[in-house]
Amino acid sequence: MSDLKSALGEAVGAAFASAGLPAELGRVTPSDRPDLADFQCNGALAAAKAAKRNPREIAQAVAEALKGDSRFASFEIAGPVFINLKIAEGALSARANEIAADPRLGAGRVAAPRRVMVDYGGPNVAKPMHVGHLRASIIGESVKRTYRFRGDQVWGDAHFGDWGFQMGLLITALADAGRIGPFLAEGDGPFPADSPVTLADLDRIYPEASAKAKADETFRDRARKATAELQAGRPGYRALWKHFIAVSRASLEPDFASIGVSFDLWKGESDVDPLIPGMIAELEAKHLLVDDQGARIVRVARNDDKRDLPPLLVVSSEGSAMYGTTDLATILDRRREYDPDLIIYAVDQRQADHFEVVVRAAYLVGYAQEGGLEHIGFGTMNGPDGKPFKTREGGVLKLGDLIAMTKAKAAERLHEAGLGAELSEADFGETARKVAVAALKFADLSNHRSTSYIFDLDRFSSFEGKTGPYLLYQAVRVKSLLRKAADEGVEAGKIVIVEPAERDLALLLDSFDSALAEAYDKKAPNFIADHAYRLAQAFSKFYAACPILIAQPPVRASRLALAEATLKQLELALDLLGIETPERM
RNA sequence: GCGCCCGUAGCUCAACCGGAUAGAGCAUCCGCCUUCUAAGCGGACGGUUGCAGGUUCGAGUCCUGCCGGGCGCGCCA
Repeated sequence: MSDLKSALGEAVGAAFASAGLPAELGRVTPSDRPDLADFQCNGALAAAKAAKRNPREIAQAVAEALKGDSRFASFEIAGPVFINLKIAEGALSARANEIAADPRLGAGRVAAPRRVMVDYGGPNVAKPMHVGHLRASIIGESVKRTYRFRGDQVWGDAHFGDWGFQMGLLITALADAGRIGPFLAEGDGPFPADSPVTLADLDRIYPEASAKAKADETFRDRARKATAELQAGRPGYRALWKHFIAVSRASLEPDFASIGVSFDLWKGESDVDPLIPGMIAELEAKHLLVDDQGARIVRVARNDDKRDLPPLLVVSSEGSAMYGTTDLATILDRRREYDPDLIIYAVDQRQADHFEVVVRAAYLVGYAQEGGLEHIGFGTMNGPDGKPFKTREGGVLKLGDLIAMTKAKAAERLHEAGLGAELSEADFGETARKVAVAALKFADLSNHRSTSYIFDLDRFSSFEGKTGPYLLYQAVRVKSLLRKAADEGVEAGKIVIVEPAERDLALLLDSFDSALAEAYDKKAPNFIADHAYRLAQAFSKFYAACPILIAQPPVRASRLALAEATLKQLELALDLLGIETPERM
């Protein structure tokens, strides 16, 4: 089973081959001129150039070879020699029925499944999730779902930041504040079982300590020393550190859950700490590790580099692991435990250089195959001023607050529209949450990940236009229709495409696989978002143009089947974006 | 200074190995609810794709230079 684009592409490719030309030139794409055709092939010009033949003659020969294929209603040569193809109604109807009966709604699978690790989210101990984590979480989640759905074996890993300098900062700041006396004792303890700090303490202390370290060298050096001591295993520090982790994670998981993000693995940087000595030994054995300014580094610059790439800092002058160290060790760990063919890092574009360094080091030491590590960067979510989003007070907006804000706005909008009045308070709250998540995620994922965008809550949560709530509305409208059909005992039947609106809808249903393939290849969920929107829009036109329940029985059954298939595909597309659809709104 | 990304309609954004008339949404204006959720649908208005060259039958897309914006450039992650 394949989509029309591929099926027709094969036919046209065969026609090219029969004319003595490469079959790849027969590639078919949706028409740029829907008024003239359904699909088009632009290969004749390229063929003419390569074979030094007249493009029109080639197109004629191809058209001739296609004659007799009943899937085409027509083929015409137009413009600067495009081959315009119109699909036969019978072939389109057949494809629509195929999609309606397919549990995968017309979506194919990858030819050769791979083992893929998606590293995303990037929460940190002691740092509450803020708007910067939003994109990492929702883009990574969507990529993970898309890869898994296309047939790969996929793991999502939160890659919990529990091992860096922020630990030393916290320990030092808390020690100075006299908060952690018992944990400062030398020796094996025992140490208090209760956390000496709350999350609110960490929220407040971390930014203060971080700022202080920038201004005060002595403080910074003490914090570095504390980091190294923690990593060396000082029992009191380890005990304290475990409290930090527990307190942090307790606040992170509900945030992730509320936006439909979950991880298969919640491995911390600390988990790979035991691998570091062996890794360093291997780097030494391969003569990759060199001493430099008191630190130990791996040089990854190449002669043909256009820029000065810094080395990978493996051991700091204080003897502690840096984030590059744990990133490299994590690759080693993953190779041993999961042996992925591909690791995808969904991390801010600003860290592109860092990942380039880590990736090169991993290739040098042989922890991954060339091409087996890929950083997919993304832009920032900006405020109205075009700069990374800040609160009115100039601080960083916490993710939990952002979600609460969006949910409140969604609830307000539902009330304005007089919707959800019949729902219980709990159902209404849950619907508002789904609408809020849809607003937030769709606004983000409908942009290409590489571009930054401006956060505009009013626009995102509008129920009109290209928004998450609009998509949910369309889905809910079909659900309502299907309930009514069920009440009236009307059943779906064989799809027969007749009306233009039905045609457009069927062609769009067919294009689902292309959208998924493109999102997959480019690691860019916006292609799925775009498909979902276009599908919702095509349905809405169909809904307005083609009455369903009051139509004559055969037409009614066909249209109902079309509506059902649309709903399923729309919900699937939304699910791949990480968006849940409510039953009513 | 070096490097990376971006510049498309008044605003927010798309655009499938380079292809026909560059598409949506918002905003503005005009229509459509005695049919299934009008949170909808139809239509109108809106463009020298930052500027200048180049390659090509053909450039928003590729190359060069310039202008404007964002970001990064070893001991924080």
